[in-house]
Amino acid sequence: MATQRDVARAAGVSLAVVSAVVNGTSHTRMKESTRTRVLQAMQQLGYQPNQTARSLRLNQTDMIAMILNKLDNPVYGPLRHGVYEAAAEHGATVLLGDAETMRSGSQFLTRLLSQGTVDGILIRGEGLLDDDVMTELSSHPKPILILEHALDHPWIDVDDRRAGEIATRFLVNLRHRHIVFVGGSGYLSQQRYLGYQQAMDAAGLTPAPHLATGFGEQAGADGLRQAMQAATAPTAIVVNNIMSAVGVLAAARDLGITIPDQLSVVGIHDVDLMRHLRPAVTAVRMPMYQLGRAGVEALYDLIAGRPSAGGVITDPEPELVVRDSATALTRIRD
Amino acid sequence: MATQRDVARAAGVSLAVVSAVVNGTSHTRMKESTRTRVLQAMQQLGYQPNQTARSLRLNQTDMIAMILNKLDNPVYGPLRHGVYEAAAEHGATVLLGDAETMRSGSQFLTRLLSQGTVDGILIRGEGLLDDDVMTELSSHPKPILILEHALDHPWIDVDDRRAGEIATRFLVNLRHRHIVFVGGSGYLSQQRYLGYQQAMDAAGLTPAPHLATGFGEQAGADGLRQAMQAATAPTAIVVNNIMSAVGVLAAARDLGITIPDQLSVVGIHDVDLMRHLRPAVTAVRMPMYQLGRAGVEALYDLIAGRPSAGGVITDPEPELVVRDSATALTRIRD
DNA sequence: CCTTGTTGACGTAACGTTAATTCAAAATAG
DNA sequence: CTATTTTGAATTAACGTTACGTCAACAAGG
Repeated sequence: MATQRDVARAAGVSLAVVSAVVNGTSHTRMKESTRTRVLQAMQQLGYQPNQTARSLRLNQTDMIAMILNKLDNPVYGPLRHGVYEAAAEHGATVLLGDAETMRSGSQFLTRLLSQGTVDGILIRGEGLLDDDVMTELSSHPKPILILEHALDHPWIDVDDRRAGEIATRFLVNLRHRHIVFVGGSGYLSQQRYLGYQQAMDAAGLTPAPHLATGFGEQAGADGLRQAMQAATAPTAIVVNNIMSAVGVLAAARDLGITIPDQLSVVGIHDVDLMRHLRPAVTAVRMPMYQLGRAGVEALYDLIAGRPSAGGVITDPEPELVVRDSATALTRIRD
Repeated sequence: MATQRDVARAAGVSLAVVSAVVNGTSHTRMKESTRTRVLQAMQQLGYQPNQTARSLRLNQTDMIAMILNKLDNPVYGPLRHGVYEAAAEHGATVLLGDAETMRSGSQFLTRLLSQGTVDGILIRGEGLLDDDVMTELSSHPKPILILEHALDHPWIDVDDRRAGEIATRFLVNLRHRHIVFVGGSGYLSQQRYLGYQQAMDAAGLTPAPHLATGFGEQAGADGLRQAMQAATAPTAIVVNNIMSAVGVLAAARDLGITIPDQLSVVGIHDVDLMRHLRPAVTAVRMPMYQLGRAGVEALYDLIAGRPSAGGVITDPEPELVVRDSATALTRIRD
């Protein structure tokens, strides 16, 4: 690996000039002819700057970490995309971490944060950040931005409450009266339930209690079973988590309930998979790509010592994607 | 951030001793009492070694990259797990990259490889490595290991041919005679088709041509439609890609074909989702976790300059997970 | 008592950058 | 023609580690 010293020797100039050519520094000036001579030498020797040496000198690694709790959840696809793109615009690489590596005792975050491996960290907080972890995080020098959701840390969210409201209002407009909310535990689910409540209230309907069965396919199946045991069975449900929707569909099949004829289903978070299930699932698309971009920008605000522009992303708004799993109620039952 | 110099000052020893305590170097010896004094100083100052400085000095970053082509394909879950675990055992962090960042022109790999950001790279090759990329990669100094599949680079694979054979033989044993293989393009699909052929031949059946429609849900749907247009419709299909299986199920529903009564389906690669579809999909589980572990070990062989122990992973073998999407053919049609 | 070996440490030169400082030569001003 | 400014560059001190070489003090052996 050729170094700046080699280039300097080959071009017959000093180290400083090479560095100036590489960085476009204005402090050290040079003739255009010298510049091209250096450039040629770089080309010939195949010079590549050593990122490690740069990092040491500048105390900045041009790398940020993103920690997610279940990396293969497809909702993270667009989020990752947004983060990668925005990071690239800042000249940074993204170190993707799974929450499994993140238990309080683990060395992973400590290495990242204290050992100067990354310039900052994005964490998707849901179900991840207990008090232990939070205090450990707070004691580190590098900035941390929480994606959905933190109380006393800089954070940035998508509008989960609104998503719950949109899903519910859609079902209300389809003349459903008995709508239940199948959710999980945690803040996000709570927010979406709040939106559900709001839409129910606005329609003069009484919200059913929050059926908190957790996340994922099994949770969806459990939720549906519980919902169906109620005195008056619901004609529609709002499913908190998109992977839970898969479980809802499966449980419905197992219970002999046809969707959407006997039960309408709307999911929150839209992923490609929903298009390919049968029935194709009507879902609320969340601006996850924008969340990723905004997260990186806010993190770089923090890194630069600027006040962070956190908050709830309202542009674009959550958007309903209508497919086949929800239909108008024709037979009114009450 | 406290440095070794601060610790040395606090403990009243030289830099060399602190470094020796940190690394357990045997060259520089010290009294046990000195060691504990240094340790205490480290504790008090909250000393954390600076990874960047270490990297520069040692010319090794303790970081490896893994590049995948579609990061949210759930088949990568166990692969990632294996890679993370094995990497952790080597004291390394994993930098996860998506292939989108990898087009020939992109700076991503160049930065990683030439700028000394990582010690080595694992790449899942399928559909990714055209000749351009390969020659670009070869010109770099850090070792590269290809997961499924390369010709002139160190590589390591799971037994795709065997998976095709296992899936097909299972259907043959269920008395199916008209079995088609819905595949994609590329080496992996080809290998699995070879296994299909082999099982068909062994049963004295004539293999159908390889229906190569690509990857993902849409490909599965397309494949099924094509298969059903044949003169004699198949009673069973082997689906190359697990996400394609979702598409097959959807297309079957759309075409009014019930699975498994009218059509048996076996997928290659098992993911959790398959359990939760209806019907639950019978699939061949591939040892992806082991592929990840073995990949890291082979990469570290390369990094250490040892001959790499690549090849096909045969332990464990691909394993059939029987669920509901395939059933015995009762009405023999020919 | 001198020699040799061992213990316990210290000094320092890298690793490849960046940027502050310095400085000679050329250009311009008075 | 001298004084001053500008141009074009060179020297060098960090950044935080690691590991090589050195060395004093003490112990053991002859």
